[in-house]
Amino acid sequence: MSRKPSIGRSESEVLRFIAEQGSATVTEVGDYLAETKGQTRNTALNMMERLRQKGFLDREKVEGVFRYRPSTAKGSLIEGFVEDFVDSVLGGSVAPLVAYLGSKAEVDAAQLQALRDLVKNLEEGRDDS
Amino acid sequence: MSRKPSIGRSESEVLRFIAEQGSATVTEVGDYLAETKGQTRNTALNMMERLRQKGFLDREKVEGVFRYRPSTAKGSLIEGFVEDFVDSVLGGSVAPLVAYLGSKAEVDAAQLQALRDLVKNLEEGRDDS
DNA sequence: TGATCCTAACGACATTTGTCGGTAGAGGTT
DNA sequence: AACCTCTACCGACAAATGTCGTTAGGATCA
Repeated sequence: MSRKPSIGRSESEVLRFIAEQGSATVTEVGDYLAETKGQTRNTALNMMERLRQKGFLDREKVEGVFRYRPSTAKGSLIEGFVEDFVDSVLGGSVAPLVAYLGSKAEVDAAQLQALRDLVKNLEEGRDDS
Repeated sequence: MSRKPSIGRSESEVLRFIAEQGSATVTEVGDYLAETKGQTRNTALNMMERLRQKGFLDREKVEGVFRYRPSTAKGSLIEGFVEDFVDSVLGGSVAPLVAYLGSKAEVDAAQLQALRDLVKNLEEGRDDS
């Protein structure tokens, strides 16, 4: 497997935005960046191209303009980031995540339910190799 | 509040190492980096100094050598990183964290208990300030 | 058939990160 | 004193990131 290319903060933000939309054009991302951070279309384009070079995005021309989409399913993409973060920043420990959920996070009903299920699963299938 | 300085991957790894130890000297960190990544003492020193400039570390001379320690309590330090990550990479959504805990993470007994408590808290005090 | 607007490509540049090499002072050794 | 050995600093450098400006190819339409 090729070396996993790293990704910067702004890049990951762009990637996430695209992943959320499912796909996006440069203009769409550019508008988003312009609104949220006052950046230019070119910045968007450039980051998207870098992301493409790094293999995170694919693109195809639709009606004249390129439409970019994540090369990986949204779920595993994001999960990869989390995993990366846990490994490199947290040193593999998930304790800080749990702590964070407890103190800062706003957990909505759906998340709460997910957590309940999670706990239940953990309690039951406690026999992983 | 001053602009929150960013921090790179290697830097955060060093910072985490120090936080885990409570404190560390350049030599200690240097040895660690040498073992784990074959880097030199100077690299350690330099990152520690940058971390200090950014305000993440303090230091004081103890028996001739500088001993560095996190400027913030370990807990809030790490939590700050998580918060940062959630904001910038996940766009504020904690859903991926929950998903990650469910799929990838190895959650030990203590964490499981923490999760249980968390769920309970969320269920009860749905409205704490 | 130009003047206009998008969209896409290239290339450039300032910062930030990651890594070191070389220099220098403080203490011991001989 | 002349030497080692640590420890700390300074400065340097390449790569990665974040941001753009300029240029150029196509539509469009007055």
